[in-house]
Amino acid sequence: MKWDALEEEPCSLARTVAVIGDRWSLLILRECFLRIRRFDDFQASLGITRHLLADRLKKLVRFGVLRKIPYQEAPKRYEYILTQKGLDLYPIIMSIVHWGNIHMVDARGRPLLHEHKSCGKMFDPVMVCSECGEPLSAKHVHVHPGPGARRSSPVHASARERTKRAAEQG
Amino acid sequence: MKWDALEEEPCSLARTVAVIGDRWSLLILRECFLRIRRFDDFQASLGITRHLLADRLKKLVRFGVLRKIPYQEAPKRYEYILTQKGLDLYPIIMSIVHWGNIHMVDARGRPLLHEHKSCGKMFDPVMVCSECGEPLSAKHVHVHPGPGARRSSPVHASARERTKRAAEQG
DNA sequence: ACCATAAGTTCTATTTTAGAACTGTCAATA
DNA sequence: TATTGACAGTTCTAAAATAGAACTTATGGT
Repeated sequence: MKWDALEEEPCSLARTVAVIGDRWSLLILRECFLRIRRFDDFQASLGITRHLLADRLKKLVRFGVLRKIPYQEAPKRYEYILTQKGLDLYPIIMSIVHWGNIHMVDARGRPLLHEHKSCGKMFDPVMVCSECGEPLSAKHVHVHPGPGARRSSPVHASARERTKRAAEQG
Repeated sequence: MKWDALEEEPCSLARTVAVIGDRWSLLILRECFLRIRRFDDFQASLGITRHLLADRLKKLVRFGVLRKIPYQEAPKRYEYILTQKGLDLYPIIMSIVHWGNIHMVDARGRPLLHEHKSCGKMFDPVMVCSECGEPLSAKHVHVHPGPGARRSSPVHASARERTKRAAEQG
């Protein structure tokens, strides 16, 4: 599968992975949320090669996640700032950071703590249902095909189904 | 930067990216949450090459996200199922799907709808503060160094700071 | 004239991925 | 007995992506 093919998949996860599913894009976005805006600052704090950084910034601009804003005329210089579409990535970033906090920290503890200015406390992010407000777990969610589902998708026989069928016939 | 170096970074995001930050891992995990468990089923539904699939499954097992469970003795066959560590990735998956639902769908609409069995309604995931329950946005969060922060990190002068300093001196 | 800042671009070497074919084990079938 | 098919990989070569360093362009300061 080619990289570009992901954007066309009838799957919201695949399409998002087309935007952020590589080594560097998420790290660049982390820096954006930490108020980094300029080419050399991204490069210095990430250690990414300049080539890749230029490429990724271009991609994120193309997807409308970042916007180039001029801050100097001669020579023309730009800052990269998050659009609303980019700001909306915050729950993804936070859920990734939270999983790392729980499952990937070493003995020294968390690298960062997060304070919610609204209530003044250190917090963890919690994902809840928009309708009833209860915390979500995979077990309590059922998936339905939506209007954009793949047309006429005859449920492809799985290896397990084939095994079962063979066992029943034998 | 090498792939393995990410795991060592004092950053929960970088360490999580070391696990899920490539083209395929998130798509494999999507299939896991949709109850796919076997090699050939992953291969058929994703179109991933068998080589890469074997490699990624090995990696996810090594990180403790998936576990191999034998389901047949002769010949020995295994299913790949999510561990608790893997199930905890659900908020990441859901926030990615939700962003795609909002920002990446075409005219036909969402490929999938999600029903919360607990309350019976179609829902969207919402990320809230664990302490006050209010929805989170980047604007209302302040970041502090935690116990695992990079030791003696003298805040690296950014390009902007250098520019400002030069301007003040000039 | 010389150096520094800033944001890239270009180059080669290395690593990763795509795509297809091949291997090994066992069960059922002809 | 020989053949076929299921299943989970491994091996191979060609193509693509990435790393790492040097180079370019435009400008301002000493």
